Amino acid sequence: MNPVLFYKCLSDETRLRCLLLIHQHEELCVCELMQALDEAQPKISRHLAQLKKSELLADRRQGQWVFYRINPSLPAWAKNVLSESCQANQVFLAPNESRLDSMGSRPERIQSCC
Amino acid sequence: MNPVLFYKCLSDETRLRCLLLIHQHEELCVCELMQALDEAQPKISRHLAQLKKSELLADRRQGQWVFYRINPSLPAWAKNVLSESCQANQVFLAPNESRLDSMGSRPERIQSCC
DNA sequence: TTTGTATATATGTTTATTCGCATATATATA
DNA sequence: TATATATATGCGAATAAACATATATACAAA
Repeated sequence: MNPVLFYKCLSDETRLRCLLLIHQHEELCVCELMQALDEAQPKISRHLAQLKKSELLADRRQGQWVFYRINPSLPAWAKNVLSESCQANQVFLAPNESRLDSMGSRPERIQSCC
Repeated sequence: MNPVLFYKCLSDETRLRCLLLIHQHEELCVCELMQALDEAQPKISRHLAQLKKSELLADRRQGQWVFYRINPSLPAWAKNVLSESCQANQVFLAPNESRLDSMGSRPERIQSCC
């Protein structure tokens, strides 16, 4: 993982919020992130595509939804940076958590395998 | 320290290399960074100015030289991110370290006070 | 098979970033 | 005062990033 590429991914507000929220919730789908960030669908989707292309995120489809999670094979140092950033910036994420909480019916997770 | 602003600073190759080298060497001046990165003076200088304005770096003048160091009052989480990035990316920094080593006479540090 | 919802992508435009060059300033030394 | 070295900055050109909008696809439910 090239560190410049990695930090470019974190340098946009939409992408950083998505990444940190996904890190905290294990996995989230596009519609949950739309609600949490109060942003339009194409905007969220485009940034998620970029994060996936840069190998920071992995995804799985479950019916109509696509769930994104932190790429499990991300190097340890990069995972540590995400953890550190989450822990230290709860206030920054608070409005997003609050909007996500207030979301009525969230898509149910089903174990993908095993 | 706003995390988006912080990561914007790390998202440019010149700035990231400067930051990590400064982190490893306690302090470096512009001419040392020019040598280490093999880049023109105005380019280095402008990026350092941006890092100072964003409060990631502090500086002190000693005679003709200006030495830059990591801002001591940077939040712990941000310092941890820098440490983590340094440790995990020695290969990325190796060419810069090597050019810095091969620099003939480097400006002498004098304790600034006390 | 039609309709609605979720998601992805393509395109044109705007905005932000970076760069190179020229120049300005600050300090040291002759 | 004159000159050399180190550093900073203003400005226009080139590049890259982000956005809004339109369109496409995939699946679910009726």
